[in-house]
Amino acid sequence: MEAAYDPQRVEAHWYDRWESAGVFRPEHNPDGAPFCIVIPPPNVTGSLHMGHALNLSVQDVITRRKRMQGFAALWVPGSDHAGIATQNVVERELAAEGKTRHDLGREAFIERVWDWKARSGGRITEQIRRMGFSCDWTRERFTMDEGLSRAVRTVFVRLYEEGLIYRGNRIINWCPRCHTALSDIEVEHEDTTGELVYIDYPFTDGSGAVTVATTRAETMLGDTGVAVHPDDERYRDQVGKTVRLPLLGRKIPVVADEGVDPEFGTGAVKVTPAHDPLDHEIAERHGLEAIAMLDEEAVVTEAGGRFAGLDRYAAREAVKEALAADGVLRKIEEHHHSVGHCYRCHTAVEPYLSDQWFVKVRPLVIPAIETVRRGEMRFIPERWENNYFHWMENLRDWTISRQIWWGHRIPAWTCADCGEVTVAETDPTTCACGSTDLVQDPDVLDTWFSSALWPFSTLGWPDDTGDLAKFYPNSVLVTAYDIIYFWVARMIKMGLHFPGKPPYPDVVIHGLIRAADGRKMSKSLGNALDPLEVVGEHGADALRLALIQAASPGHDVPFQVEWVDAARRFGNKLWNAVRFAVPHLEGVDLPADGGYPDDPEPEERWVLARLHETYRRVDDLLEEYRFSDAYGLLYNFAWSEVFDWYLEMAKTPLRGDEAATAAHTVGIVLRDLLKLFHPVIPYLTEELWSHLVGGDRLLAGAAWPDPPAYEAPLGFEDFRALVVGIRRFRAEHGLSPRHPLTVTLVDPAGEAEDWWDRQFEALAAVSPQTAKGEPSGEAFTRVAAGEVQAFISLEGIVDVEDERVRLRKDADDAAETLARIEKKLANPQFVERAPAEVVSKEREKAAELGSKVSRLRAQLDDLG
RNA sequence: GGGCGCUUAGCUCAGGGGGAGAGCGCUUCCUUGACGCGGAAGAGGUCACAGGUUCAAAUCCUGUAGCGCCCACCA
Repeated sequence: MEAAYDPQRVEAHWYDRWESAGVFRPEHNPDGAPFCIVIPPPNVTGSLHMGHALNLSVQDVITRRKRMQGFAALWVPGSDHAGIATQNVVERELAAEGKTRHDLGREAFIERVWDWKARSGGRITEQIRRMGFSCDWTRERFTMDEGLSRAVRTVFVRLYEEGLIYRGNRIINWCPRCHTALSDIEVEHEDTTGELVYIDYPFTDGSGAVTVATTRAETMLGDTGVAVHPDDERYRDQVGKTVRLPLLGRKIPVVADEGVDPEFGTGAVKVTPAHDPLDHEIAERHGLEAIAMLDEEAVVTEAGGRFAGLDRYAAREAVKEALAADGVLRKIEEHHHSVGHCYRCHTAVEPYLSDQWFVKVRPLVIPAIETVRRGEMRFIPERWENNYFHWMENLRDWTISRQIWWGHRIPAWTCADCGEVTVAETDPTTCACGSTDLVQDPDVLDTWFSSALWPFSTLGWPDDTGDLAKFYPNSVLVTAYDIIYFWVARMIKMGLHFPGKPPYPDVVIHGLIRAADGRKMSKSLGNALDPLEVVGEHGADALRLALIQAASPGHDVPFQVEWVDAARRFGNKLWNAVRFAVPHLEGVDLPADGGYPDDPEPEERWVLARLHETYRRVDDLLEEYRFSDAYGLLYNFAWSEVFDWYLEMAKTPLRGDEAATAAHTVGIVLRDLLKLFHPVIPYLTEELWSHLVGGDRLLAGAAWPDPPAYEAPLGFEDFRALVVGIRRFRAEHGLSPRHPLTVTLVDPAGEAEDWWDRQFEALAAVSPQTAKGEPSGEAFTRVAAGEVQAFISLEGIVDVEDERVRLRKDADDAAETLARIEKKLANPQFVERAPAEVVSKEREKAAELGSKVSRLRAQLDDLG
């Protein structure tokens, strides 16, 4: 075994071994109960970021543990075609060649994207492997592969036939840069300081003007009305009149509509039906015409007269100038509001009137809400359920068509002869009218439409596959909170509607990884950490352990690289612990499971008892998805109990006659630690397992431990307190840790156990004499634990005055605490009302402190 | 405008009615045959503030302040 822990070397070879042994396949445990997680499919365009690293680490901890517990555990990997994002990437590549997608044409462009995917799309899966995540790659899926595309079509057609998908002409969110419609949640609102522009619209009868207020002066070119609230006294007489639209001269009516907020601006609003959702509604109620004055690039159309050809921002300035020149620009105020931006390219979105496909969500939402309310599904932490409910209850229809080329083509054909629309799973050749002149809808579906089907489409749906029967519903979903709406909510709706069951009972929500400065990690801010760089430096295990320990449920975490360093040092410690044990285990047959000693030595009983207790708590915490707590606990047990105490205590017997027995127990304890740590740090534990247990058996395929309970030896804590007391005595008097001391153990009740002797030598470098009564005749100090006291001779060692000062401080501190507890015990309310357990615990404490105080006082007296 | 979360040791954060915790940092000592990427012993906190409930509040409730996030047709 190499002297030093080198993560890069350790992590170089195990993944292939695991994969070729088939341990990541559920068939590894053919008789186990099914367990299934589907990966949140990363974008093919993407590379692994810290968020993925956390998300996947959590899933791997879950999956590897379940696998070790004997489940037929399946973790389905895959990636998402990421419509707009991927198309943008390839278009950018084309732009560098001086071309647009239109130069290539649709087919060639799509081919180009597939090329790009073949070339660069595999990067993220390579990174997933590098980090050791135990996915079943034989079941890898892609949202645009044949099977998933078929699932998409089946769902589309069925929803269409049920009337839950429809086509309509509506105001939608339009990205003028991506040239596509977006759903409501694909719009990110950003607070902006803009202007509120007041414009006079003169009445055609010459009786003055009505003043409207707008943040978007340029849209007045598309105005076809002015609206006021019906109860607004100020405008009562003006409803029904006609105004002349400035600059264009169009005559437009003043209408009364409930949708107008009389408090805002002047209480009169200009109505631009083609470019504002509220205005569009008002226009429909009053029969006002919709005039499109911006095109799909947000450039003013012919309808804008002399402003045609200007983009929206240039038009805004030009229109304001022209209005001012005409004397109808009343005033301009600063105005704070939020403006929607495209979540892909951050261009300000435009409300845009167009023909789109929609999913009618109401009928899908109701069962999705009820399922969670009934507790058939739960969010962890639970508080995310409220956000989910609130969002679902206020959901509007989902715009699913996108005017891009990369994605699932909408399976709808329009007959060129009769205009009839045919929606079908297989491409139709003839229309119901007999015509063969069918044109397929040019649009593709929202990327999130296919990801909504992921929990069952990846398992073979709509076919009745064995995997579908076995692994749907999935067991748990793990995701960050930022895609609950995009993804989780829609999976629940689709899962309930199609396979007819909730996709998984548990939804584990974790936070986002933030930069050390607390801000969002982003390439443009330059504060993003590349997980693969971190892995290159400290190893995948270290990063995984750091992420798992840092991630508290549902909260963001500002990530510090130092954590990874600390995690790597833990790896080094574990490495060295095993390296220490291995030579002792030569000739000892350490089983892969079981082998717990029947009649252990007291030191062993202590560690075995602690191993059992720790295992129980860690396992319970893992079952509750409290990974950070679980591994924090295990980490501390391993380091501060096993390594710092038990291995030190084991050294004495390992040199003695019973070396083989002692080594066996050391081996068992370390072996179970490797098992328990394996889900987080699989590489290191696998490597150490090969040295410790040996053989062909892989830890990744081994069984989860179940260490039995042991009764810890009495007085272990007392013993430990005495050792610390002696060490502390030396440290506080500036003596070296092995400075010889004369110690007498006074043990009136005979509580000291035989094994204390050997451990006093090993751990405290003293060989105490045992006595029934207190020694006398020289100056001494004492450290106490329970009834046993260790008297340390001060002869020739310590300035007695120093010791007196120290003792006095200790005595005063103890007396103070005692006084507080006694006061509490003197309160009859406390004694009556507090649980008996608490009261007796306080009494015990008081008794302990009482004897401590009198002991310390006695010592002071002894010193004179 | 509505909702949610956070405020605990120098830093980053756990915890969650009855003895204040971790990692990093800090102080002192120690090259003991697993490990100096280590060991031993320490220092350091009126748990944001104000009320309330309770025998008991860092923990539960109400309010205040600051910070952060999400949602909203804020013309």
